[in-house]
Amino acid sequence: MPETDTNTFYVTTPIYYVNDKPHLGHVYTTTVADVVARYHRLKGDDTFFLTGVDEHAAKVSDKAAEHGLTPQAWADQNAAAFKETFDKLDLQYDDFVRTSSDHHKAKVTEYVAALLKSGDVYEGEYTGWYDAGQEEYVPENKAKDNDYKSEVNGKPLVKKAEKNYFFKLSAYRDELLAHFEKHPEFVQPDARRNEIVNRIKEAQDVPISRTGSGGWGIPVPGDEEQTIYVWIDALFNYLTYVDMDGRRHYWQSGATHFIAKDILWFHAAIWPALLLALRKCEGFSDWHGLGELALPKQVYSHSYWVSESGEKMSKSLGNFLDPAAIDNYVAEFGLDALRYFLATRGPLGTTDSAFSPDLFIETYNADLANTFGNSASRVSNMIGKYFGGFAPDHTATIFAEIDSDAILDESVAQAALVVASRNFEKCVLDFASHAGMLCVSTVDRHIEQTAPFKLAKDESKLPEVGTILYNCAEALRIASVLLWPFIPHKVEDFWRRIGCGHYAEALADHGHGDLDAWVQWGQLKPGTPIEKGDPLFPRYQVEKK
RNA sequence: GGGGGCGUAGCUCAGUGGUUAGAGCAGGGGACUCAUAAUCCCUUGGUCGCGGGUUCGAAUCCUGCCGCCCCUACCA
Repeated sequence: MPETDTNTFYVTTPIYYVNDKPHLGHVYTTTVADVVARYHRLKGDDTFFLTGVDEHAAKVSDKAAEHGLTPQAWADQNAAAFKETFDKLDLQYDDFVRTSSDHHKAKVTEYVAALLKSGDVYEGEYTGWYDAGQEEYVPENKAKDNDYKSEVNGKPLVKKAEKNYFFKLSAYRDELLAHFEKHPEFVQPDARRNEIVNRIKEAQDVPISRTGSGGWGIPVPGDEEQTIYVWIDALFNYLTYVDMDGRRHYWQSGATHFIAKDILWFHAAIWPALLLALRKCEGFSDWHGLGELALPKQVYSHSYWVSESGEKMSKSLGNFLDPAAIDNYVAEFGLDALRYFLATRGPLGTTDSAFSPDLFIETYNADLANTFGNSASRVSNMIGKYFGGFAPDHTATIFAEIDSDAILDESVAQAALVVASRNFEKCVLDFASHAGMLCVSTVDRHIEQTAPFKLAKDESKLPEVGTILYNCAEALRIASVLLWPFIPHKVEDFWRRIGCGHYAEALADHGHGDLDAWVQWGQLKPGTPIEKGDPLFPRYQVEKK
């Protein structure tokens, strides 16, 4: 696939903690990544989209034991639930990470061994407040909050020291700060960068191993007593799954990591520092002949969906959208409506977003039913009525006076492409969708001002009507291409109705499009059968108070 | 306790020093009838959280307060 002039795009989601059930938060991040990945495939980029699950947590082996299963069997079961959720939503990831896979384990072992050899991972001693009842260390601030007593049984915590391996994060402060300086777009949104920069200045070495994992997890190379911490194990997934023949160029092109704001520190500080450290190791300064091991291009940290009353959706409050609730939305409104809402009304910025059923319906009716769906209906209906269902000729002149914001020609297509592209590149998805929607609104205004339905009553004016409707259909076709990443299934239906089914075929099964060619004005051939079909997005009737 | 962010029309949000603060949706009025009671035009609506300060001029910069959120070495 990679041609010399093909761009490469690599996008990831976090790998999800496998003991949780999939919920709205997981679906959201994965949907955002899918929309962006589809944009790149549409554009013709050699694209790789990775998601998956994080399995090596202590709770996984605990829970497995409770259920009388091996940790692996338990993990298999839960990983399948995530896969099923994502597959049902047609989120087209290119591979699905399992941290319990042999490949991942072997690669993590290789990386950590290299870091041990270079000295960036070293043996040290961790001292902290230990809760003997819970068999776990309590962070200093939490211990203090509870007056140095166990949160669970109230017994005093004890100072305990144990051997651990540490990563020399402190040695990479300057390099990290220099990287932030040189690449201001590394952490997005901008506002998030400050808190990380401040914290890097004070960064201490971090422990990266623990004991007593009962064989679940990846051992520290050369020290079977110690297991690599899950979060280090997990971070490496972004690299392990492309560290194989045929995929390494994805890593070198610079990854885009979508994450939620709570795990920004790991991704914006520890992860690049690990890579900087790895770069100095044998075999990574010229990684498989591809040059110095790359750093991620961008870490995009989004906020949370909250309930209507503004509370964080959480398990303990029992107010988050679980797979059943998500299924209900899909059943009622369709897959594309859910995607469109999540991607365009979601918390991509620094502020949390409320998941409100009213707002969902409002967005669905306003953008999908009344704008795109309705415009497609009126144009295809008139072509059916006045031209027997075939795209008309467009050589006649239009005599109506048209305002500048209602003109339909190649400049509209070009402007929409520019706006959509710029915003997709910056991951500003609401604005990216507006580009296509604006194109559709222009069609509605154009129809209003040229009134083809009036002209059609006079047979001598049919050629003019033909030009008007041809331009409308062309603008809708171009809008639909720009909207495909958001509402792929309905757009593909629409394409089949207007003789563009080959777009859908090209994009099927992780295929690639040709955005620049497809948004050229005048691609629709006169004489092409145009089918009206059922409404793409039937309006949702709301009971009025 | 420390660091960071947010608070703008009924709702969701743009807007980081400069004319009477904007958009979409909702509300009101009108037009049209090709269309999914859709669409198009016009329109109501804001002491920009509160108080001080800097400035010729602040939603925008500084400061105090109030409310909400994130991070603060291992539970993503």
